[in-house]
Amino acid sequence: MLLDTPKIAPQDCGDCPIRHRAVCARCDTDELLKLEEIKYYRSFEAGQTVVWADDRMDFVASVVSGVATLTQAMEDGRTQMVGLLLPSDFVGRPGRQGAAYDIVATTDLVMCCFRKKPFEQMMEQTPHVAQRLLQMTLDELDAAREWMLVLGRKTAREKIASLLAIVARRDASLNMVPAAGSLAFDLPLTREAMADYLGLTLETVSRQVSALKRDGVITLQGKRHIVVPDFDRLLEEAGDDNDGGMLS
Amino acid sequence: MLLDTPKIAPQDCGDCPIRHRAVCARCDTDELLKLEEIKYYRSFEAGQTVVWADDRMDFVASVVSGVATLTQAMEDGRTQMVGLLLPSDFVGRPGRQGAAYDIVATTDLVMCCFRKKPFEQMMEQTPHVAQRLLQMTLDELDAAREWMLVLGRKTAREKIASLLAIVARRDASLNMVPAAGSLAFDLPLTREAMADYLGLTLETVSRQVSALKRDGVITLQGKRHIVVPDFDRLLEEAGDDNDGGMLS
DNA sequence: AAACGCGATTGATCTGCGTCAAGGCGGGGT
DNA sequence: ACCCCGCCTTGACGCAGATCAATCGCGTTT
Repeated sequence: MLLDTPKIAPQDCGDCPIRHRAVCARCDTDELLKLEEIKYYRSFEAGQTVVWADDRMDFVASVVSGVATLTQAMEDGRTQMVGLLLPSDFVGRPGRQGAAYDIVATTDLVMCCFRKKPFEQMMEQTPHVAQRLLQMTLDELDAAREWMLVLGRKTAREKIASLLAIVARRDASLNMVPAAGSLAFDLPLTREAMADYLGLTLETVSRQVSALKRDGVITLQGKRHIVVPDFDRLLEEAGDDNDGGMLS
Repeated sequence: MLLDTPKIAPQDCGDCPIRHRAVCARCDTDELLKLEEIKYYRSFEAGQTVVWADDRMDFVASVVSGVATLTQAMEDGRTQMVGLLLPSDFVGRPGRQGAAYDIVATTDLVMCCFRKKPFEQMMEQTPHVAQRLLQMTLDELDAAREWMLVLGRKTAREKIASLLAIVARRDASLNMVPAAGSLAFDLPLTREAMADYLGLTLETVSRQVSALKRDGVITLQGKRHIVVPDFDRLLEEAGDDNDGGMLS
């Protein structure tokens, strides 16, 4: 099951994407004023860790620009990325103490943060905010489950194509162009990060990217800039049916 | 990150586990009376499909007894289980139209259902219900992400051990015995269903179960009844640290 | 410009798991 | 009692992807 991200640009509604993506579909209500009071911005450099798993995390936040990853680790060092945070994505666990995963900035990153306590209080007083968060969490759950299919059943080539399709779609959505036909975007992940997301090794990722290039599914400009001449072709390679969009 | 299921038995609070697990931590409030009016029970036989992916699903529900699975399929027939519904688990997507996945009963199954429309109305009027659902959805999200690590990075043997540990823990929780030391339980899944959950083939599952038996990690009575002489040993085999419980 | 470092690519080889195939076991129907 | 049918087990073999290792490209430092 595939979901489309809303076709709303951050600036439609002020400078903070949390206004519509995370919290409030009605941008002229009083809650936003309350939010303004507890809002602050934080910047991170590429490679910086935002929070470590199980550390206290006393804020919830929305990604303004840049990319971050949620990663789990086993004691022996094996790691699995469990989430990719792109601009307008929300992160945080209202009602929970610690962070569940390492959050790491993979590019320079700006987040719009809200202090958690007052945010939770606001949530209690304004039912539609809790409901909005529930909807968002259901979206995340769908995305996680979609990814379980990728991890459990797809081949390396299909995994790469799936990841490219997701990033391409999100990028198109942010720039408000239709996710179809020809697309171009910058891949905000190293080969190693891609491998971590896909349950592969970085060598396999590299080989399969080369293979997709050789077969004309994508072309590369430099290491990171991807051109997708035919989006449907990419979806086919990903093993998806092409009747919908996929969320994060 | 591992989570413990609440140590509350369904019967503490009436015959319907939704009362505390899904909806209401305060069992004496008015909302329960409203719930009674829209509540009904449904039974399914082992193998029956509860709903197909993308079908309308006009109820939310809680599992009273038996086991069901949430499964995704690719067009070519590959399938991946994305969720396992055990007694007291909640299923449903308030605010959403269709089911996201096939829901199939793997044993005889009884569900406590609530008509969705009135349930959603009740949710809107009673903020703490929406918040409870948010917490539950966050739990599910954690479980899904935990499973992403299993699917992406664990070996076949570790996958089997992880699955056994989850079922053992849930079973212990339902029977209100501590999940430690020696445990025994019935595995409510066929080898094929296990394979579907773990991203393996049924042959590999069979081989690894045999290997765990040979190595004394578990003993079998019949095909399905599992005895775990040392739960910590099992966790070790699963590659988990043993400092917490894992949810579903 | 030379030296360095980091990410990416590519090759050679190994191996865990998938695939294909042949029984085994146990319960239910005739 | 017999057979049948679902479910499970076990073996032989092949392959996709992991592992180990060498090299490249390119931006940054000295």
